Amino acid sequence: MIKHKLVASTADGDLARAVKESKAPAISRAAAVLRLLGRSDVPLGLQPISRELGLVPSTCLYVLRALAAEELVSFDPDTKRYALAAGVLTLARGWLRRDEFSSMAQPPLDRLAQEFGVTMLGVEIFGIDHIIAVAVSQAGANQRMGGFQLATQVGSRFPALISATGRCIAAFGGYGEAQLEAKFNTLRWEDPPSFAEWIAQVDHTRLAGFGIDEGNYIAGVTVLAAPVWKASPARLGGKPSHALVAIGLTAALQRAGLPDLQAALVAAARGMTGQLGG
Amino acid sequence: MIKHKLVASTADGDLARAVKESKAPAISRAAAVLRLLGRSDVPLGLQPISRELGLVPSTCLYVLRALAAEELVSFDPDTKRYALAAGVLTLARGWLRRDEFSSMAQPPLDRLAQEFGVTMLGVEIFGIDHIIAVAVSQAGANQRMGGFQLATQVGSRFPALISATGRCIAAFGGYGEAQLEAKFNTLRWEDPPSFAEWIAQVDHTRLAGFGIDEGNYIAGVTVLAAPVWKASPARLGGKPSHALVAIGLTAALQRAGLPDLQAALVAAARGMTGQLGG
DNA sequence: CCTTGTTATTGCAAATACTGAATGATATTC
DNA sequence: GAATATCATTCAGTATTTGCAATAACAAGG
Repeated sequence: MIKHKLVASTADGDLARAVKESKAPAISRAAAVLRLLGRSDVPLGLQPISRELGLVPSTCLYVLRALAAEELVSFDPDTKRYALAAGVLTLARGWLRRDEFSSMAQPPLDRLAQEFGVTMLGVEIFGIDHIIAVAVSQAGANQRMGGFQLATQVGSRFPALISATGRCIAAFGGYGEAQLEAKFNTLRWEDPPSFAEWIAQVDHTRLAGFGIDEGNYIAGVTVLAAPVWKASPARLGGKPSHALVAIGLTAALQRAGLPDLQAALVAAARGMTGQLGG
Repeated sequence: MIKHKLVASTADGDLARAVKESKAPAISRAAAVLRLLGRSDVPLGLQPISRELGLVPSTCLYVLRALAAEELVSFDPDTKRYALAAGVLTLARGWLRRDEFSSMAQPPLDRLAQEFGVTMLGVEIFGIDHIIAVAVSQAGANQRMGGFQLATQVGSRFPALISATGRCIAAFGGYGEAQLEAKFNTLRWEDPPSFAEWIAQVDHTRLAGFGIDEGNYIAGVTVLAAPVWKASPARLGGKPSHALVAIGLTAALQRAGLPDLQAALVAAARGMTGQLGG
């Protein structure tokens, strides 16, 4: 049996550095353990975890025991395996309860998803690094399953510059071209554009007010994204904080009226901009 | 303005003890901070957090900085306030992706919710202490909102012995009556039963195979719960690991056919028992 | 503008959590 | 079934983090 190596990654780079620089390294280790368990498809034993993260087994054991005591990690005494526990759900609920964007975005997402038969996402932007889906509305035949589909997709992370949202972030983030190119070169597309092509699309996005990805990220799939600004009264001209995203099969979208969806998406994003309290 | 004091509580009791007993106290502190921020309705400054949790401000600052570096909490440099960040969503997604129970329970929950016009929950049982809602299906007019309602309710925590699920846990958990009474006395009901009444209902639950709460927990609301066992091949006779719960207005349930719902709920729970790999 | 209260942040000494090796426990192989 | 390999756990010394106090930023009020 081939074991794929799980790619270890801290939120912003290397675990070893995070541990060194922090005054509370145990917390960086704990977060790394949680993320590793979140990525894993099966419960893991102590040794695989410590090996993967480069931690001393005994330290790792104490981390796991502390996390288990907090019910963020479950421990099966028979198999001695660790996995995420339902406690992480409680934390997520606390976040969702208070996030203005996700609750404000849900009605327009639902409306657009139904009207145009597309999958709608609300995403939060974390600088030039990555975005996280914080609200989802599934369309189409599996409306019935909407609830669960939602639950499984909220929380998904994507690189910031990928797909249509990436064009928006590049267009309105105020980043230098060198910085953009460095990040751009790390992306994985199904049908990658050249950097020059991409920059041209970014320029177009700046004018049009929305980004579009026609089959680059996933072949046969068109993605639209419109930026949303949180109205910090101080600096409205800053970077967008969120975006609304529409995803659908290219063919189906042309039938459903792509221009109408573009207009509706931009209008919805405009409507949200400024409604979010800083 | 009156400030309500947020009740600090560790997963299993006292933060001070958890910190003392653990070999990784920073992790207990971090978890306490995350839970506090999850309960709070507004972002909090350093001092309120450290005061509430009984932590030294400097230590608390290091904890918050480490959590912020891991993107589990967000920090607003202008107001110097901390709040939960979207990173906790990513952890929750990792958990949901792999939880057999929540994915297996969703179809029957959706079916029963629609058929009987009730709200259905799938809960995970954590001993005699508490339960966590891990899957939800909302019924009725706001079907459209099902997705989001779901997201906001998944993760909710309740005391283990409350309502209908409580009767199941008491009936099938194998706990002593003294232990039950101690926990029972800590519960808050809208219309509390006496302990003797409750014990009688628990006995009935043991025979009937499902628990029922008719207006005790919330006046005018009937709650049904049926236990689900995870089939650890070793010991099937153990405590139930999960439960399926139906919630509806008492009047509406009588119209919809309470006996039918009872039978359907028990059948669904039976169907799940043993399907969960240990 | 200075005072006064609050809050966030740093420095230093001491307690203690982390490391690495040794021990137990468990699964696997011959 | 004994031997072996792998894993989980414990233990003791040391480098580190924690806790306290002092300092620095900040807001409110006189």
